[in-house]
Amino acid sequence: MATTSRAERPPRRSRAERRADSIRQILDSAEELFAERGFHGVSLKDIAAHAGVHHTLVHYYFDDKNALVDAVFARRAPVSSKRRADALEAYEEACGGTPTVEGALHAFLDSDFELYLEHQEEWKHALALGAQVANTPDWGADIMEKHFDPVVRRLIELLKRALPGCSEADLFWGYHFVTGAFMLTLARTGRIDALSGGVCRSDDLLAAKQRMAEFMAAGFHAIAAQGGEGAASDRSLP
Amino acid sequence: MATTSRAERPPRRSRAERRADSIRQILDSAEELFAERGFHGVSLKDIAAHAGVHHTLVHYYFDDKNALVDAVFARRAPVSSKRRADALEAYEEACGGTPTVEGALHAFLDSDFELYLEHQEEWKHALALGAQVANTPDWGADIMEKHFDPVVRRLIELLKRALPGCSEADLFWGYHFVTGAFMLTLARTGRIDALSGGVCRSDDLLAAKQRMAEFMAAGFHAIAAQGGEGAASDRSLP
DNA sequence: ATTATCTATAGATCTATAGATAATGC
DNA sequence: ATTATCTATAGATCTATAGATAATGC
Repeated sequence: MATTSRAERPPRRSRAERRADSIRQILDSAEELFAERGFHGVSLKDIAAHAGVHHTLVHYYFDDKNALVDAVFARRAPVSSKRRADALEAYEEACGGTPTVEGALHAFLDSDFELYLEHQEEWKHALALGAQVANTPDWGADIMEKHFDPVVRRLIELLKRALPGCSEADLFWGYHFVTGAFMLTLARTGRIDALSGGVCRSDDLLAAKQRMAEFMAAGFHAIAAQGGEGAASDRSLP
Repeated sequence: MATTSRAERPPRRSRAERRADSIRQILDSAEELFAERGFHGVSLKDIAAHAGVHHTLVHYYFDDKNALVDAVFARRAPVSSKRRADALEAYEEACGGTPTVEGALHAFLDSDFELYLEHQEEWKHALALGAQVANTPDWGADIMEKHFDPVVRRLIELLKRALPGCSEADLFWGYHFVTGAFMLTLARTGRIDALSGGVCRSDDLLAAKQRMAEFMAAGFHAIAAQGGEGAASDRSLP
């Protein structure tokens, strides 16, 4: 409101603050655009324009496009994985030595759902990007392995204890089904909206959360009970 | 073996045959490369080089890149959908008016699994491309809707009859989980191979087929039984 | 003096098209 | 005569870098 002449306007942000700002805006824009269009569908210039910075700044702060996408992941994945590991650990203690499939899946899935439900603005693009990476063969197999496999292995160990008679192959295929359903959910493609004529919405992750763990737990019980029948193709292994 | 001078070599392929050959090779290459790297990850020049044709031929036969990917889909999707529709219809007759979730899912899923298991060379890239499109928000929502939604609606109708007490929202979310797991399976990203230390293989779709329908059917039963509990978020609808 | 940002540009690659050439088929 | 294929090229866009400028902070 007060008339502030341009020359007198005090510097509001320190050098370090401006640096951090630029970096954050580049990472935010990269996260959002990569999540929408994939790695190859976005140019560095698109990202710079979306971030409101000069396009050469992207190269000033990040070596190249690959380093940028790595940095985008490095900012989010450890937070998600840590919360998950904590949730699994808390459940492991709470269950008193007798874990259930339902309990393990709730701990594993709900911590990510809650990131969306409680911090939607901050996390919605990160989760969608994770989903896209998980489903893309060429880029991101390494990323998934590096950032997520350790905590997934912990889930599998819990499931093994909850289903002692279940074969390893059944456990891994069951996890595979879970992650496929989960990643499509986080991707929020909008298809369920059109298909259901508005009965369901892609961005209603509360509805997904309320169904997913129970749905998948029942699936595990079913293939564990089915037992040896599924072993036919396993015999082809050495 | 016989010495055939270049001038005398008889024309082996008619004009129409060569035309069809070129088109097929462009479509095959586009299908394979799009499936591996996504729409934006492949240039028309990459496709022409892979097909062994001059890069301008791609424009001669297809208007532009979008028309090419549409043509790739138009060649496969109706075949897959027709088989599925036939399988669902056959099951509907065979079940004698009392369909089960297991039966409907087997009919729906196994017809695509069998395309892979029985015609692997011809179909493996097409199925992986379908998977990639299904999981990508920006391109392909229309494609999925146009080519696949009619037969999906038929599946939903069957499931509704198999689970008369189940809410519409539960049915659509259940289908959503099925398609997420199914698409990740068809994508064959290789992640389950690394995660399981070789116990499971991405390309062992027989193993997936032997587990998926039973797993998912149990999931439907579980959320149908859970019933009203999941309805909390549905109340937000008009 | 240091460093965040911008100017200018190289060099590669991409989609697309106009027009020439060469092979088929009447 | 028709049409499949190739030559040549336009025009846009992309990643990346060298070097200049301008703002901060000592």
